[in-house]
Amino acid sequence: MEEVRTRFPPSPSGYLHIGGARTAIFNWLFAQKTGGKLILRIEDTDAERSSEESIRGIIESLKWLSITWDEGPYFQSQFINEHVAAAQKLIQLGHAYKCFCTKEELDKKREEARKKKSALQYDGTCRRLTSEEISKKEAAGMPYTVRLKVPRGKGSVLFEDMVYGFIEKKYEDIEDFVIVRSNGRPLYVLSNAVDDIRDRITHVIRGQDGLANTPKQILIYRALGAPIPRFAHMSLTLDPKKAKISKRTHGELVAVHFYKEHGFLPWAFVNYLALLGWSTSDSREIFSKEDLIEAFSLEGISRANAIFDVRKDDPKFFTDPKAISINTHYLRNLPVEEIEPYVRAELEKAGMWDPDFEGMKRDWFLHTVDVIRSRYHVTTDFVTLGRPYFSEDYPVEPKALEKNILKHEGLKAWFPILADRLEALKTFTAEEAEHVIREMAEEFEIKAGILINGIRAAVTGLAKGPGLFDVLIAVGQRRVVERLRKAVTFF
RNA sequence: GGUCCCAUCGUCUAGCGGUCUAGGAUACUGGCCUCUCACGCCAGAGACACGGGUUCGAUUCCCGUUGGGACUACCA
Repeated sequence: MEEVRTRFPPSPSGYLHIGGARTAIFNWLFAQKTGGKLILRIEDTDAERSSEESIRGIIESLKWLSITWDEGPYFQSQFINEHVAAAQKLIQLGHAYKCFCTKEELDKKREEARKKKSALQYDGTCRRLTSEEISKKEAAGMPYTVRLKVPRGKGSVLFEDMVYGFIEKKYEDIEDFVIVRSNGRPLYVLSNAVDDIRDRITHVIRGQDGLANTPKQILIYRALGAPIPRFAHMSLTLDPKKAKISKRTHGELVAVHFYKEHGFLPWAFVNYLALLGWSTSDSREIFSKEDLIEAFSLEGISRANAIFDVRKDDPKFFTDPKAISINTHYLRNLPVEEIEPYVRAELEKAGMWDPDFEGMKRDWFLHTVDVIRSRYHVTTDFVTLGRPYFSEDYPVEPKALEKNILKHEGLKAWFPILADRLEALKTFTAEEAEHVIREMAEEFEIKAGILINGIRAAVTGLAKGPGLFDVLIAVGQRRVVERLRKAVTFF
């Protein structure tokens, strides 16, 4: 059996956005699943819009997602000669012709067609040129484009898309489209097909926006006498207003790096993206890398477009709630060691990393991460909500201060006593601490909750968090005592 | 305008003629748990766009309508 070869061909005109990432992921999954290869090809022929920086960004994002490719990156711009040569071959073969119509003439014709409300196709003027006429125009130095000679008559292009099924397009609905500009530079339809032929791509997996262009490309393959690859078009990703997501209107919110910066675990993000427009019949949603590759199949791709439920300015969700929930799932359920590097990266970025966290304090560090992550959604929470555990410089929430400390004046007297008693503990365990605190509540005839919530606020500055006794262990005896003593200054 | 594609809860989706009083997830609401907030557990609300066929029977097949999307460039 022939080896499967897929490709991801981003054009480097900006960052990698979620639509592109999804395309890359599906190509990668299919290659992995079939034991095939993924080729990375940078389609940088539009020099105006391409940039080195963009290429770096895209590659960085792919690496972050841990999408690996087997060949490339190749650069389309290095093969322009091949594209032009292919066009020349097509002219020689009689499958393409030179068109001397000017842009102005074409625009005029198109405008007229628009007025008459008829299809605005090229009328084939230059297709009918005699060789003498062509030579004359060429001799006169007239610029020309190259158009593919689409078969005329009753037939049609028929192909079976692996997602959408049989697609048929009549020849009469396909115009003699341009494949080379008048300045001699090839067009995307041509370059892309020629590159895919050279790279021996067997499966073209791309967005549904390529569906309408597929018949044209098939015509190019045929004219060039090249084997036609299998096509699989995937539904598009739309925004909540059903508009195609774009860098322009959504900015960073649709950029892969945005999710890296906002505390997403890369695999969680891949998992979420895989679920946008793809599913299994058992509706499973959480997949390890191995499971996902195992479960993946093109049949599971849905034909209807999916909405990326981004919520701009939503106070509760900074992005699609489902994406967050999947991230939360991984953040809380993965072995702590696996999220350790991500937490470390956040702490380092915030200047809160202590080398001892990977040395003598590692057990404490892992345990603390394990305790506090149960309430977190993104890794950045470790440096915001997690501050009191890793730093002495943490804010006190006004609400926590108000509700859990100031509201109970007795705490002013109780905090120092608690500090003394906790300090006196020889073995500082959750059980011992709980015993001390509950006993004291009984002694002073108050609800334990008053002490517990007060201590939480005093020790972490927060009104919410893990069970207090776990918090005490994580913060540690010395710091707990210190913070309790300092808390009297709040009153 | 032309061509093509699509249409199940707010969102992601299962469903491939009877198993559907339509399942899961997420989000939402209520309850339990409880030292707070989560988690977890239980419960609730929430969808087959519409109209015709075909069929003994349509969410499922066909046609139309409506709605949405893509393509239609000497952009990639």
